[in-house]
Amino acid sequence: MAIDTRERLVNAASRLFRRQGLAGTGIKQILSEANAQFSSLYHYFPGGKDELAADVIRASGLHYQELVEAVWDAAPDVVAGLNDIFKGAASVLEATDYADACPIATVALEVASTNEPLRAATAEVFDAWTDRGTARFASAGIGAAEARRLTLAVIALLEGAFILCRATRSTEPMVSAGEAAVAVVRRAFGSLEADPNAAARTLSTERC
Amino acid sequence: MAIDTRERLVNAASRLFRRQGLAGTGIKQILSEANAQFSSLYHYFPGGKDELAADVIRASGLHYQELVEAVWDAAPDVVAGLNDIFKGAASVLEATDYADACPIATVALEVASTNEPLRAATAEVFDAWTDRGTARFASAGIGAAEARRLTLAVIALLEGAFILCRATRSTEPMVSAGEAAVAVVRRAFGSLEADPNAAARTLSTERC
DNA sequence: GTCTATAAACCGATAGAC
DNA sequence: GTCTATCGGTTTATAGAC
Repeated sequence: MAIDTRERLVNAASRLFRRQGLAGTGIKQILSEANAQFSSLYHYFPGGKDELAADVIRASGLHYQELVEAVWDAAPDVVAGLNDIFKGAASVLEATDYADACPIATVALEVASTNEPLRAATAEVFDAWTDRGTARFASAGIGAAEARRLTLAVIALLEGAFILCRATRSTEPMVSAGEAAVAVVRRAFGSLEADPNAAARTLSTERC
Repeated sequence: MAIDTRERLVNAASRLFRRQGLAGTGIKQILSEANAQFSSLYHYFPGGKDELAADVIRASGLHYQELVEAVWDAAPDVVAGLNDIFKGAASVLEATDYADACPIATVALEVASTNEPLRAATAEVFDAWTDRGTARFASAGIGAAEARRLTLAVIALLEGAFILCRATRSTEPMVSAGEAAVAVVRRAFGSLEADPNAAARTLSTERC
């Protein structure tokens, strides 16, 4: 039960931070939602709110990465998986009244110029996502440098679409972003070989 | 001098909101940076912080739109202008130590699920940007529906790249996002006509 | 580890003199 | 319109009993 308290704190804070941001979420609200006490928070996180936030950023960043990778793994090929990721993001947005998007984006913008340790934590998360995406594209046959460029563009499309969707309460930007992501990645696969048949074979089982 | 006070308040708040967010910026800090008094703020904005924030969102959103459109107008064609916009964003990020990015993104994420009037204000800004971009692509010969999809993808790329760049303190994501933006838009121009020579003519004067 | 009580600072907002 | 003083509430964080 003691260990549970720490987990409940992280989960509650994660849920609140991504909806209200870091500065917009009070410790009392976190404690209330986690059914925990002041003493528990400062017992597990002697550094207070910032130490909790650093843990939340790393934990929710990794959790979201695993979620996305699971969707990607379930797809028949890289491009189809990419399509599923954007479609899934749109579904979650609709299902949660545009509350659940990127778990760290709001906090990342808040701390980028105000809290160096937390900024570094968000950078670690984005770097990990970038490395994993790059490896995935590379293992599908795209050169390392191009794979990294593609990954950065795809993450940017996803993050930017989250902002537009949440602000306008519409999934339309996520749909357009997904189409663009598929287009740029498909283009990279297409230019892999001069022979268009070879490229077609690589993508032969894709869904979309 | 009285009118100046209102303008100083909006400018100071705009500068602070985009760096620290809405919840992370106190009224006293705004007053201090604007060299203004409590009474001035509540004189010009009887609704307090929220009314000031609504004004800041609309003003800075419009200002950024005009800035981007000026860059776009100065370019020889649509694709070259797009390239200039992303290159310019990267330059500003570097010049400001990754502080000056989108003027409303941080606030937009903060208020999306917590403050309906301010969320609506951010939606108005993004809708205006979307309409202007759509009109620009459409006047360059792309169909209205496709022009809108392209615009949403381009704005998402820019906004997402801002997050990644600020978090990682690197312009690399903005460069990759710019390349992707150019690629998807060029692709739309390329499929305008089956005749590749005609498409080449359309883009013949582009820089990049 | 958990609980209660509280410190010390800061928050947005307002009152009233001038 | 501007200034000073302050209200009432909330913030993060800590102290000390159990």
